[in-house]
Amino acid sequence: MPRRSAAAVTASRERTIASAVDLASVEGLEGLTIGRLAGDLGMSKSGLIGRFGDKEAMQAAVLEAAIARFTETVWLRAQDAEPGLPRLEAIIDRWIDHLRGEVFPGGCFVTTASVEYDARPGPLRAATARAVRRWLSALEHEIRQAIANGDLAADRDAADIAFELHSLASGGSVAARLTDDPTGLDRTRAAMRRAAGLETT
Amino acid sequence: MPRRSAAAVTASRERTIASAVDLASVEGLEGLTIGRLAGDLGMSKSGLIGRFGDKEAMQAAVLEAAIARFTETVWLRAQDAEPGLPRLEAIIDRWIDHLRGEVFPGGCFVTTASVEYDARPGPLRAATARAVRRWLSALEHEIRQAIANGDLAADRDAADIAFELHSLASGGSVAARLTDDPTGLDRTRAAMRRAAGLETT
DNA sequence: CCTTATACCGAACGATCGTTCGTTCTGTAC
DNA sequence: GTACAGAACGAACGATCGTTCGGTATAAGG
Repeated sequence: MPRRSAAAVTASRERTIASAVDLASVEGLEGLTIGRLAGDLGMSKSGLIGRFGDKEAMQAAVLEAAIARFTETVWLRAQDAEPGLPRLEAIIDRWIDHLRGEVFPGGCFVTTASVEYDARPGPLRAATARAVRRWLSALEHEIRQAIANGDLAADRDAADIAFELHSLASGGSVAARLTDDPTGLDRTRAAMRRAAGLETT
Repeated sequence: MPRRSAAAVTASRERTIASAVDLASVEGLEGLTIGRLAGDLGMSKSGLIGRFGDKEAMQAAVLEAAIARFTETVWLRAQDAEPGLPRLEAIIDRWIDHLRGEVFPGGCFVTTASVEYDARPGPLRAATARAVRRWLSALEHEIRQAIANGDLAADRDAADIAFELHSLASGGSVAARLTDDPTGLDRTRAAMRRAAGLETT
């Protein structure tokens, strides 16, 4: 048995992953380094890697945790709005808050991973693509609901709108952060509302 | 004097940079490695780095060359369209062609650099930000011209539209490439035309 | 012919990379 | 009390990182 209880071990592992997520959000998932992370956590390289077995397994765990963090702060908190346009509106607001806030110190994690792996094959690319596709599907589902409710024009393709929202959010947050433009996310929010057929408020 | 003529040296240096741009477009500017690039070029590490002096100087030269490649294939080729909305339309088409084509084997270079440096200070971040700001200004200038010509509604902010076009292009190309979505860039083009006030054709 | 400047090479530098060992420590089970 | 499981450690591995240095070949200027 472990020298700590199972619950404590899990908590320690999750704290490890949380630190890794923060570090990788700045340095990138590929720039994540066992030595650097071990130093930040005050433990040895071998002790750290022993928790995952592999560097790639660690990266996968970090990616999964980052996706969960996103889902929790954006999707989950919008679920009490009623399905369709209201929920879509809530998603956009939570999304912007998430990009603005300090959920990830280095900007949207999935966007970083998308750029890192969009031209490089491997399991991490597959996992990232899976997450993006799943998110696009979730958006599309809500848009379809809004169209069915008559809250959105029926002549537009739901997948188009979903793709556009995702492009605006990921592209806008990167540009705003890079150019130190404090109004960038306001612009992004307005553009997303316009793309979703919401009056610009 | 060099053992080759100055012109030949320049050509060789430019061929070196061109290779480096292609490699960095896949691996990232930060993932660019002297050893790897030297191997690809069939020369020694010391011979390669001697051309630039520094790795960071090499990265800066590669970034500059990539920006020039973008400017040449997108901005320059749209200059024969008349200023204002026609030129903006031409820019969008060249832009999409550029993202679709094989100008960069690993996707839009500036987008990759933007994500790599958006949370990491240094001269490379500054250079990337400068390029993005300059591009946003160029777009904004054309949009202003279109508004002055009466081709675009005067109630919208030119900087907003420029920012939106940039977000759509960079976000859309990454998502399309990552998810292997062949229609992604068509969607991006349609969204950009809609954002620019052009009828969707 | 001789000097000089330059491009490139090969070798080596210390640092860090990811990974693999053997060991130690600490709880739990028998 | 003894055996065992699991977590973490320190040390070392080969590989690669960026960089530095001395030497060599080449081409132009005198």
